[in-house]
Amino acid sequence: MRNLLDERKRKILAAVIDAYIVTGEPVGSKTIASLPDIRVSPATIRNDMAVLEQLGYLEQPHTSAGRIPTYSGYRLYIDELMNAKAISDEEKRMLDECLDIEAPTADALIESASKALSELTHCATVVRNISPKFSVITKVEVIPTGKRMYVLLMITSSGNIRNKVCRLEFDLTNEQMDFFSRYMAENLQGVSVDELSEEIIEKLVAAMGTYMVTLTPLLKGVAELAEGFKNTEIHLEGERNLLARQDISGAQIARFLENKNEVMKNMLDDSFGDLHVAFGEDGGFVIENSSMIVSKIRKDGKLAGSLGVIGPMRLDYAKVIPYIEYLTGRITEMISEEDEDNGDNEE
Amino acid sequence: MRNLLDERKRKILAAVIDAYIVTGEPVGSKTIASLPDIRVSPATIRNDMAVLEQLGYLEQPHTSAGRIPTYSGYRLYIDELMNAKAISDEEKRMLDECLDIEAPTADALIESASKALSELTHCATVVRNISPKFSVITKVEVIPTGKRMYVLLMITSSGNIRNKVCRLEFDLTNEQMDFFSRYMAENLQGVSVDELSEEIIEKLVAAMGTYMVTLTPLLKGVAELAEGFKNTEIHLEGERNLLARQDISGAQIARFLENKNEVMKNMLDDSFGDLHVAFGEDGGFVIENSSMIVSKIRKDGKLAGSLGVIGPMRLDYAKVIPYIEYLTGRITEMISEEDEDNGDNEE
DNA sequence: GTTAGCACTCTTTTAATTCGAGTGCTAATT
DNA sequence: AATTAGCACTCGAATTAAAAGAGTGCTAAC
Repeated sequence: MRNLLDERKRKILAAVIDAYIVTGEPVGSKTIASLPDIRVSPATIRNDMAVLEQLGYLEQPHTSAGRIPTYSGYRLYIDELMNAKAISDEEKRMLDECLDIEAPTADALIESASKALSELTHCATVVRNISPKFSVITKVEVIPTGKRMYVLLMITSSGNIRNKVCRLEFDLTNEQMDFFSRYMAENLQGVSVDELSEEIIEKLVAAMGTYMVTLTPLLKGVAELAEGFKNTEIHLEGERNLLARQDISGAQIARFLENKNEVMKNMLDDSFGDLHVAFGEDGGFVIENSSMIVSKIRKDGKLAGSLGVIGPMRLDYAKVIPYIEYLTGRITEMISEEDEDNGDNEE
Repeated sequence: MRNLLDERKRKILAAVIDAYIVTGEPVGSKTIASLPDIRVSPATIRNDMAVLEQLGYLEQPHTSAGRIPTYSGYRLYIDELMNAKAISDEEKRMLDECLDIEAPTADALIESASKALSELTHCATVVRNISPKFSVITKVEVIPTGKRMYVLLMITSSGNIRNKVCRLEFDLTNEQMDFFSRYMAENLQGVSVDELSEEIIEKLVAAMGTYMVTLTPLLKGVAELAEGFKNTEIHLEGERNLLARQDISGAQIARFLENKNEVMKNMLDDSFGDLHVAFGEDGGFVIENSSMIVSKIRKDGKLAGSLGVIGPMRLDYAKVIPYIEYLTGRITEMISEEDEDNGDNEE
């Protein structure tokens, strides 16, 4: 049996997808035949396209129309057929400029990349901030702000900070507050946010002795703060680029916004490589006519965050994918550099 | 000259708008004539409707269609014609339950109202949080979080808290940090966020003496934090209810999202009463086929915040407006109660 | 002042027709 | 054996025509 997908068929498939990405119209055999590096007649192309359709890479909207790519078609195109446009030095410079190297936290850095990507691709972008796995608690503080009102503060080594306003039943004495600060410093400082479980909190509550009654609500607050750190939220940038699209309904966008955390979780499954592309309903991604490209950001080999775009199926993958890869690559470099930096100087 | 808008015409106008709000279709004379409390023939109604059209309250999409309300028509309807459905005791109870009376800050309270309103009306709601005019700075702190990294913290008397991560050129000595804390406490504690201008900051910088060089960046950060408090952001709740609408384009929504701060500012102009309704492009409000209802929340008679909804022109005004008025009324009560509370106990 | 009657207007719907792009197949060509 | 020209065929899109229907404005009668 001969090779089902010889060089010419691959070329034709690539050409069909290239054309479809540009025009959005079904592509006919004539259009392909007129391309300079295709040297066969429309009839031959028709035969090949029929085969490509049987193999599931192309489909016809109706009997007498040209072909459009199927999901499998796009998949093959992205994996093997398209020739990714290498990033020029000039583009590199531009992308580097967009990255906020002065950013005080890794999260701010990744957000700047997200903004840049959104503007350059005219797509919405999604960011998953740097995972709390890599940060430990630096400080937990309680600050009185009014009658029976206290602000709880939790700061991590990565510079992230969260707060929560607590209303207590009683006012705290200075002594109680001092105890709390000391207690937190002794027991939580240096603890990974990731490790801070309910159990640890309960143990701490139990071991508080006479302070238990008054300070338990604060500990509850601490637990909530830690929880907040763990649930790294997904953030959407350039929402306008989604809203402006005519080919998707607002309801789809709304559904995506509500499920974006879970969608992102699916996209970051270990079984995928560092770059993963999903279409339409792949793995719970649900915006019709759309594709989502997500690249992982690693630190010490472990998943630390991610950056991606959501755009139409007809996306200029050959341009966008290199952009994403370059940006996430740079970020990965920068956040590991940072680490060295800290390591060198703190010891 | 006879009264241009006699009782019957007003009744007919109200009936047309009532019907249009329900069906969304142009309303004809027959439909109106069939209503129980209209005792005249279609022909009479046609005559009246022609007058109402000349007066600018109704219009015809085309020659042989029924009438639909114009902006002026809606305006008159809302101001004078509709019979606002009084809120039943049961509804009051339900609304009260939705309000988070345990909310630690006024902002959290108003957010809870916004959520409830969004769900009850199936519209998007907009909130403008409680103005910083009513809060003073309680605390400014700097907390080291890593090499040359510091978190600046600003807390206000209303329990609001903002932070900013600063990366400095040098590490601070304990002495420098102590000075900063003391300096901030002495000079900024009790200062209204509103009053904290560039000038004050500059004066503080100038008066810092030997600490000037090292601490100026922190002061800059303080200024930025204060700025952040002043620019009370507008927050949209129930965005899905906007997205799900078929009669507006995503581009319109995007434009609104980008301009929402300014739109809200226009809506809160002093020349309007406490409740203001804008249509389509009134005063810079730009979503087609939509109306925006905003009610002011006051404290000591001064504008403190606001709550509103954005829905279709065909909104059930008679139901929604009382809801908004009730909620903002309750909030107004609650935040002034709070004040008394504080006043009583702090003296 | 109100109303019945009616001609008129203009959109919506439906159907019929045409047009054209693109295909698949067959037979000829290389 | 692979490629290609030629051609009949399919099916959506665009065009046109006709009919239906809702609602009006006007006139004349009540």
